[in-house]
Amino acid sequence: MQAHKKATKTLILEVAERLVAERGFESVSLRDITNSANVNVAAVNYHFGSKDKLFEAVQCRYIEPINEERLRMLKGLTLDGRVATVREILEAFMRPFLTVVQGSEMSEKLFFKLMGRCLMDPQGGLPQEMIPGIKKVAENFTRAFLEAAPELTTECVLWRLHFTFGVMAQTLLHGDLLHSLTDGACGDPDAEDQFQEMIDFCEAGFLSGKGVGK
Amino acid sequence: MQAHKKATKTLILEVAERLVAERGFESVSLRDITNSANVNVAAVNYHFGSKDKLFEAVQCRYIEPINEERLRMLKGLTLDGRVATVREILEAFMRPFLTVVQGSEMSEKLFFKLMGRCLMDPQGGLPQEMIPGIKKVAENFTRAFLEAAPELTTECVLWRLHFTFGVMAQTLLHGDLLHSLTDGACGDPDAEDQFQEMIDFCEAGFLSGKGVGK
DNA sequence: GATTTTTTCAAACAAATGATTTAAACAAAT
DNA sequence: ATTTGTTTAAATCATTTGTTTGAAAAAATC
Repeated sequence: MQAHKKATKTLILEVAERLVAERGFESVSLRDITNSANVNVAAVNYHFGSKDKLFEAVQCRYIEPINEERLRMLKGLTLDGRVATVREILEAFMRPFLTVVQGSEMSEKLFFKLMGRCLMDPQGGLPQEMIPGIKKVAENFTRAFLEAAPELTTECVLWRLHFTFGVMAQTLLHGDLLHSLTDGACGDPDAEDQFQEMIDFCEAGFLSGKGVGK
Repeated sequence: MQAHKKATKTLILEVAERLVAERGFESVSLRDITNSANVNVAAVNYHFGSKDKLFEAVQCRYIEPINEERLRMLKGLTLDGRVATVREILEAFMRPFLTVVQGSEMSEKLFFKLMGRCLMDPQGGLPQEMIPGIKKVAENFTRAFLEAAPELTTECVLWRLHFTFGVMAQTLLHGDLLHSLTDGACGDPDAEDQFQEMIDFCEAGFLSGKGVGK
């Protein structure tokens, strides 16, 4: 394992990430990966055990740090009994994508696409090891939203969190498509602006009906 | 082609729809379909030409009627120069899923999953024959939204239509997941209620910032 | 430097994939 | 009854799939 040459295992992981981002999990074969990485086919099974385990690694690598960062941000909002606003909670839910991508070596575009795939196409159901973390995120954010908007019922918060999830997944996965479909008419906001747009939209959605006694 | 036995071609199409709804396009093989339909493998290539063409048929069968119904509803809103509200336009965008599923023989659950897949996983890009219809829908609805909320910029409307799309796709595709993840805590609203929740959320999102001069 | 451990590689594996061929079965029309 | 066009069926094709093997190469350890 030299310093000048990237370790085969990480190389495989990175190529797999890129190809999955571009084509989706089901469309990427082992040979697609190993050819693109200039590595022997057997290397995948040697280093990861199987194709499925490689794909689990791809799914966990960034999603888990993102979920941890989400919980960390959320906790920071509710120090000494303070009640967070819906907008702050949404920020804690979404910003970790921006935080984590900056610590990675991937381009924003590819990273977002990969994350979108992980959210929408989870390969063979979610990896078991991710489920506890996901449940914890869902529970804590649901509780926080309920405290921030106590006039909403639990069911309502769950549905709106679900919708928020859809807005995020769609933007991550197909944020580029909008350009091609509209011939650039949607402008070219950077990732930060896109996130603010998403938060505006979802905040309003979350607070809809507030005070009008629907 | 007897009366008592369903035509092989429709049988294949229906089984393909079910399997694609359950597993996604990329995970369904020809033999999965033909075995499940008790039909010979060659039948698919005979009736549809190829696997890709079969999948195109699956994608077009309901999406095209839905897009037509969308345009029909939208046109009804703007008769004799009347200006539609954002809520009405959202209704015209979403309700066709409910209208068309009722005219079909599929269960709501499977139908919605299939539609979600078509929106999120389009097999090998969208089928060429669908693109004009989709563009027309995008253009007409964008124009309608701009008239209904003239204080919004074009870019803003495009992004919010994009977000609305995400809310819809997520709900269609993973509307059932919410139950399992939350152990039923999200309640059990029927499809009509779910659509009203979506419309509430997206309407508020669309109108966010209205009047506050953001 | 010799030995042990880790890593790479070409080759082969069985299974599954989409597609095609050829012949048989079928229905409808003459 | 025979012909015609359509539909089904079994068998086979060439690829591609994920995985395994066994020996060579490289690196690490003693």
